[in-house]
Amino acid sequence: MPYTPSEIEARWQAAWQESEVFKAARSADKPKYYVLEMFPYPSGRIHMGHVRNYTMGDVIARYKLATGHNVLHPMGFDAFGMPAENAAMASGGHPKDWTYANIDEMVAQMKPLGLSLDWSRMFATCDEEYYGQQQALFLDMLEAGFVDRKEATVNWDPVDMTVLANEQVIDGKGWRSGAEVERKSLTQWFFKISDMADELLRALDGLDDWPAKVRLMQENWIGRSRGLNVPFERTDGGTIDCYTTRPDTMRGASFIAIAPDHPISKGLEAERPDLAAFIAECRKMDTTEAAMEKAEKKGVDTGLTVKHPVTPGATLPVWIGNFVLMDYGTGAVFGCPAHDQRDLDFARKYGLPVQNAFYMPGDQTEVGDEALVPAKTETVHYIDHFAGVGEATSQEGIDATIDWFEAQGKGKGEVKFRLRDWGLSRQRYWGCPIPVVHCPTCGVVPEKKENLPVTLPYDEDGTPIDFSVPGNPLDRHPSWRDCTCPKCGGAAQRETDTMDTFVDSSWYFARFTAPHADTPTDRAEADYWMNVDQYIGGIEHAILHLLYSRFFARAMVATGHLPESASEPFDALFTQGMVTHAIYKSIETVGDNDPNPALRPGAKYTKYRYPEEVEHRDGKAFLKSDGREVEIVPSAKMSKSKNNVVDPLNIIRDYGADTARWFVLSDSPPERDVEWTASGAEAAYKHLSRVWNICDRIGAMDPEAPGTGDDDLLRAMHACIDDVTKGVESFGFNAAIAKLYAFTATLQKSKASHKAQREAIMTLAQLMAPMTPHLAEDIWAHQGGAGLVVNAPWPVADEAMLVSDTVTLPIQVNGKRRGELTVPADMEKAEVEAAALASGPVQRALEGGQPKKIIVVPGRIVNVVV
RNA sequence: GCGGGCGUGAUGGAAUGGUAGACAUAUCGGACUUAAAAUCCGAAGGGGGUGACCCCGUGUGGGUUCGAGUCCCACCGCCCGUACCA
Repeated sequence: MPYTPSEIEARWQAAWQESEVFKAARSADKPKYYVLEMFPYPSGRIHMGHVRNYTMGDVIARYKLATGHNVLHPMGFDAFGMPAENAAMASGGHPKDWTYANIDEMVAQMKPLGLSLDWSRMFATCDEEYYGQQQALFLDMLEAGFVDRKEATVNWDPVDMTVLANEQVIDGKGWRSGAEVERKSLTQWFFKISDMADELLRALDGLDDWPAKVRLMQENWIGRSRGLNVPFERTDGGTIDCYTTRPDTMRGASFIAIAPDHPISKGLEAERPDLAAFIAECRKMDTTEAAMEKAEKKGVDTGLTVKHPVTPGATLPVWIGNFVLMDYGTGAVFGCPAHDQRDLDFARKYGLPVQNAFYMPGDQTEVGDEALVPAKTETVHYIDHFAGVGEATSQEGIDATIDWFEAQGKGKGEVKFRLRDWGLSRQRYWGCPIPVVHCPTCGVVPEKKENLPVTLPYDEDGTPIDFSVPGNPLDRHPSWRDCTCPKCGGAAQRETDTMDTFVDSSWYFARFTAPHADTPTDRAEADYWMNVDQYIGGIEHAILHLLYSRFFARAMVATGHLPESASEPFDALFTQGMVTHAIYKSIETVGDNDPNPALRPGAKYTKYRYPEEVEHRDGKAFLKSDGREVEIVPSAKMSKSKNNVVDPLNIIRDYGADTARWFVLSDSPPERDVEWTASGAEAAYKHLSRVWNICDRIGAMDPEAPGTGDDDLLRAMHACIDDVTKGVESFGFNAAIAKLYAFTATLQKSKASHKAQREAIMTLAQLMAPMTPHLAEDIWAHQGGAGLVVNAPWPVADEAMLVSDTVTLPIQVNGKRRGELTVPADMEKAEVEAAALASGPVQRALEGGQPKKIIVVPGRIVNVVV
């Protein structure tokens, strides 16, 4: 019988569904295990990245099920956000209809993968049931003091009269209008995450099962620093506060730079047209950090001066700098060109003095085009004029300098964090409405909980949700916007800002424990299921999503929605790589009758070709249509515009879900990118067919058939159990699969008895079950296994079968391999040494002399130094 | 710019500081076949040598070590994030 995945897979998916084996319920007699993959945005199509992500989670979930755990493995959709509004703008329709249609489609695409999901817990964040509870949570957080309202700058499109997301600003212009984008200040809602900075930083230490790189990125993002706040005295009265983490360079200060939004800058705007023009120019700058940092550093002199705090009689000019951010520190910095590259570039450009602050005579003291930064110069000596002599800048030295300034009454030590408060306001329709009202009498008033959910208007009363007009439709919807004040009962207006979609994804993991509870969580369920034991997702979420979720978990503990133990909601985290695919590029020539008048006949352009359009020969790719060679760009991120997206549905149709699952696990370590190749998918399919054929062959054997090599086969089997178990537990799926390939080859060639071969194929099926569950069930059933393999306990390796009597040691001479030695496994070190010395390669190398040293690492290696 | 990561045969990759290239793809050879496909068996980092063997080799340049793909320093290239993409 041939291997027919389409038939096999449908059959076993039905069997799992019937037995409700993946439905999670609390249980007293099993340890719980909560495995979660980051839920998808409902774009409409699942892609290979999803398949890879969910397959990894599924391997863990099925393995934990087999090792006796009570597993929770849910799935949902992160369903609010801009793409739904963009779709509505592009082709009409309503974001809600578009989103739910996409969800239906994606669920239909995910089900054939045979994932061990509890679909009964599924929800979308745009469900009224979900976002209503999110509003309740928001009100609790507001009451508990986690929420704030303050001014913040946004990208403003002056033509469309709308706020733009960073990705909607292209080269400083609005993506639709093409108008020059401006910064605008709006009063917005914030979560006070910066109040929790220290706690979020400290708790990173306890996250032992998180990747070190993610902890490090979060640490740097939170960015704790202890520095000095110095009030520089203005010569015309008043002070300008500057914050610095390098107070030791104070003697080298040559100017003060303040932010364009600084109150002093704004105060000067009216009387100084030159400053006003510069500030206006700064307001056109991109608000992203990357753009700000990369932009050319520019400034203008305000004409104001301040007294130098430590050099008597000296004064410093005050400049406005485009590189100073009002959001950081005090919105003002002092510049020390000698010891900071950015300040040096600025000083050279504007002819400001460069004063060496602390190097000793004889050190490199000339400042050229490169600032003298301790790590970058050969200078050994370094005088800290305030705290003594040291060798390099250290936190101790800086702390001593801060002490000196404090003792002099010239400044104050302060701990600051880079982390800023989380602005959650979005001026958009398709998001969770912020449940507050603005009352002319009472001001900002929280909505009453019994009035929740504050639902998004659809078009119930004839006010259509129209995206052809720019701006937020909620602003133009009087019947929704007008309401009564919950406090005084007078006429009031709803808040029209909706919440950042990161809010939706910051607590969904808690909601999965009781997705239909009439409070944000059900404490009995949350107490039982939390924490997430294993969280799996992309590295692109290493900072924002994970940090926001950590903040939310703490806020939910404080408001009684989660147990104290859930302050850190994710016990273990794994970040997986992307699925990539080669891009095929052909060079085309514009024809005479090209309909696009902008394209001149004869001009060349690049066309991205679909994988189906090309064929491979000798490592090159050629167009099937006319045989022209096309350029191959390997390992590019799958992207619609590059025509290199492989649709999982096609793979499932051609080869089955097990093949797709096996392939995405097999070729690359999970944390790295994997390149999808047609040959790889083909190979996966061939292997699964091979396993199926072996099962068929063993099934046809005489049950009493004797054979030879039973012991060898069973030893290989136990070694495989051991390797696969370790591989699955450590996310070494690709290595585990390599071992399964090897064991399959052993079994294929085996001449062992039917009894041994049957044991081997059934164990192989169990070991493959987390990866290729349908095939495993089929083999299990064919061999007469009891029940479903999904319910069978995980095989345990017999330790006695793993040890060998002898061991082969490589022999090195001066660290280079020169031979090997097979000795009894328990041989004494001295005997191994003697045997190594007596071996041919060592004798040749010694040429009759004596070795300088012999290193014997038992069971591993012998190295002779001559 | 800043923070984090990655870089190994023709290709994807394997390798607790201990035999570099497991396993797989592509390639080549063989078996089976009228033939092809499928399947099965085998070869294979580069160079030299009749051979025993020898030299070179994990992005580049240094360093630590008996021993470095792995640890340290500098550089190059690519990827992720950079707070309103999700």
